[in-house]
Amino acid sequence: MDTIVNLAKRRGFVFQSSEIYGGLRSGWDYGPLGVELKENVKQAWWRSMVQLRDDIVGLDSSVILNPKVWEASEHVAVFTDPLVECLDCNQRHRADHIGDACPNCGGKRFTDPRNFNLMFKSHIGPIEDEGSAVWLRPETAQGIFISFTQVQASSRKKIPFGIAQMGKSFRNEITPGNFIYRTREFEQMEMEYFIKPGTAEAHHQRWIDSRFQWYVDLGMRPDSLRMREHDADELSHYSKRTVDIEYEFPWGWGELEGIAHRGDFDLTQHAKHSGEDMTYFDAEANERYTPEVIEPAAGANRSMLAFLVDAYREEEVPAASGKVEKRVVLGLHHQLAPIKVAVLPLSRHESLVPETSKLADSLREEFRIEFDDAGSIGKRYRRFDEIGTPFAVTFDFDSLEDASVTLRERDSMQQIRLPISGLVAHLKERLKW
RNA sequence: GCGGACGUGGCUCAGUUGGUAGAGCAUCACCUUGCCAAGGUGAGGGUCGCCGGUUCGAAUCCGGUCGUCCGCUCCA
Repeated sequence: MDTIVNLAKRRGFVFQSSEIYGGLRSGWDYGPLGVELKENVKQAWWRSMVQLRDDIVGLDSSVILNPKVWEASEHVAVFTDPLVECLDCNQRHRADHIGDACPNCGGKRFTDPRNFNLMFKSHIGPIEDEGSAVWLRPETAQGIFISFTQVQASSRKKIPFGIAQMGKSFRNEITPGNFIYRTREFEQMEMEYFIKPGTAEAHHQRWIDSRFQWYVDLGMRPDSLRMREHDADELSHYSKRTVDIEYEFPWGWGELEGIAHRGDFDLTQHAKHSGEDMTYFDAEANERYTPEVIEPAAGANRSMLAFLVDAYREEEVPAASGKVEKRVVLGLHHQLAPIKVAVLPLSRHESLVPETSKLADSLREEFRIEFDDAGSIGKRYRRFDEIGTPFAVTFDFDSLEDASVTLRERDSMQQIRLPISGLVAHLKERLKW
């Protein structure tokens, strides 16, 4: 894991936020390569979830919602845990879980209960009184539920259909950690799939399978992935059944995504609390009902981390010097790679650089590329291997004569010669989603 | 939050019994090299997380604080 964190820092994927002021617990900034990678993960999700489907539409709801939303969703009640600490072994427990003795050591002396509120509180307007209190959303899902009827009506979608949303959520986690795995500010990719009551089982299984496949399609090793069914006692307050997709991180298995069967809990709660009708009229069946919901909810940051960890490899390659050297490669899926094509003059010779720059300018129109002329050609290949760049285009002295370039591939280290005129079409085909 | 470990240039680290910081890698320039890195010359870059204390003098001792890592409860 340290290797990944070092690479992330050194090459500008992720570094600690507010570092000049000593950092801020759980705050991370995504650097030039990190923002590309994270956006590519989100884009891949949006593409598979919205663009390629006729039955799902997108939404970008507000982070700050009417506080009644969180009362209806029961987050206000559930996200506040009174915790006590055992004075003998210093373990922390929920006050309602201990009886009269510490479950860990049997101690009977505790600190006073203290409330840990998992939601961030703020205030609307300049006066900080209770009437102005608001919460930062702890999940994007509620923004979808409360506008369910508007989205349905305006998009004219018929059940079953889904509403997808990506965005930041905030949880005042007691213990953030494992790099960007658990942070207080994080990005979710959530989709609420509204279905006819009684059909949940089949829909649920379909989503579990297709979400698992999504990670595999983006290059993740299936061996590093597993599905895990939640026990009854670990289910969220809103869930009837949840299956997690987990990745085997260096520190152990960790959740990437939870696929929950939320029943009609949320729509029913909001109907009750708001007084609004949240039901749906099914014209085909000629009946009115409150839809049930299947929710695949993924974490963008931890998915990105998993893709990063999974792609990292070190290879032994014979070097020109005769020695065996280490080659660090990020075998990222083409779709996720921050930089798609490296554009390189074979050397800094004055006849090569201007022509290569021109080539770079034309490729920039089509792909996220980078031009680099510093150091030997082999060194530059290695630099781009390390950040997962799938292709390198090298302009050499022959190029001046035959208008062709060398295309070098990261994974195979194979090289082919291509006319510049056909380069864009070739790369487009190879980088196609 | 509690317990333990830690915090020195971009990265990885060294700094002996306290006397005002070094290395490797990386970066940049020039040369060299010409398809798979680390050849030459030179340069930039740190006051040692932050604040305070002890001392003639602290990166090195003490206190506090912030942050990181591991463990415990929480989660996408």
